[in-house]
Amino acid sequence: MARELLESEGSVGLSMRRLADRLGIRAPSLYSHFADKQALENALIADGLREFGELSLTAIQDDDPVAAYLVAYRTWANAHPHLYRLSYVEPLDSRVDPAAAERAGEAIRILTRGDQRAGRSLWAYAHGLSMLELDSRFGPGATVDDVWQFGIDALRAALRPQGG
Amino acid sequence: MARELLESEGSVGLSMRRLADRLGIRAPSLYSHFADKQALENALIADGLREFGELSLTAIQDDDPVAAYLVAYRTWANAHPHLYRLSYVEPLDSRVDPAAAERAGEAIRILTRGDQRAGRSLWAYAHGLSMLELDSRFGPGATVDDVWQFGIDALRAALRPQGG
DNA sequence: GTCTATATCAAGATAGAC
DNA sequence: GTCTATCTTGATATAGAC
Repeated sequence: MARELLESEGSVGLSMRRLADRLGIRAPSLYSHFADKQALENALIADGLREFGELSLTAIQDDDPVAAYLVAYRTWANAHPHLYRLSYVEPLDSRVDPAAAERAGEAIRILTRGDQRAGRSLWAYAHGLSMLELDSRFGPGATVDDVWQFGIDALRAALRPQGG
Repeated sequence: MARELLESEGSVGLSMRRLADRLGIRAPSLYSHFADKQALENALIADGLREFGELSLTAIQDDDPVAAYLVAYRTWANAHPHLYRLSYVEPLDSRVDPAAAERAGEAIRILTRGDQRAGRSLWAYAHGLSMLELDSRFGPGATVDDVWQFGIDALRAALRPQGG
């Protein structure tokens, strides 16, 4: 329910009062379930990280795992834009379940065979493109598909076993 | 003055009241200078975009323009983290001076010789890496320099005249 | 686990005088 | 261009009863 609210109204719309309204209870009652608002957000974030972790691990079972990973990443970000922002913009709160965060990064570690430098570059590209796309930074009506493809080609080349 | 406040306190710290305090006036007086808060932010953003535009145009006068551009981008983001976020996270308000936005993108257009696809990929990488670095997403004490270098190499290869 | 009542705070913005 | 006074809104969170 909190997730539906987040996705329909954005981060600013996710207030204790509005969430309580949707649940048909009063805001103070929420504090029986979550210590504070951050705890509520952390639960949402952890759920999302776990979900994306599963999704991306499935995606890289593909002939072209780099391309498949990036497509899965983009698809996730576009399907859950506000949850994506909540999860990836601003430092991660230290109380977010570490296992969830670990799960979200698993696919990229497999993909880059533990090369942290390559993994972080891949993540950065996916994150940057997702953010710019979500923020409509390429102008209205821009075709973003081929931008993703450009990076897919560049990164696949950089990640070739012999090259990386 | 607004910029100093933004950089020292972050976006949330940039309120009409706090800015007025710093200026030694009362908050309502600000509305003689700016129609609303968004107009104030837009002025800050336009200033930043122009500054980065000049800076990046100078940077690409280099033997290795791709590397120099990325270094300049990273340096700018790290030197003005809150202005960077204000300028590049969330859609750009339509009332921001278009000439400033155009100027900020000039260097990348030159660098990629007008190839929009390549230019947007380059921007996405720089943006993603900047954001993840500003948000401390690589963990405490992570070495980010070599991550940037990985992307520099990958993008330089992808942008070679014969390759792109 | 939920309620009412309330504390506390801070935000953007306007009216109208000087 | 600045002021005082004020409006309006909405947020997180706590105390204590049921």
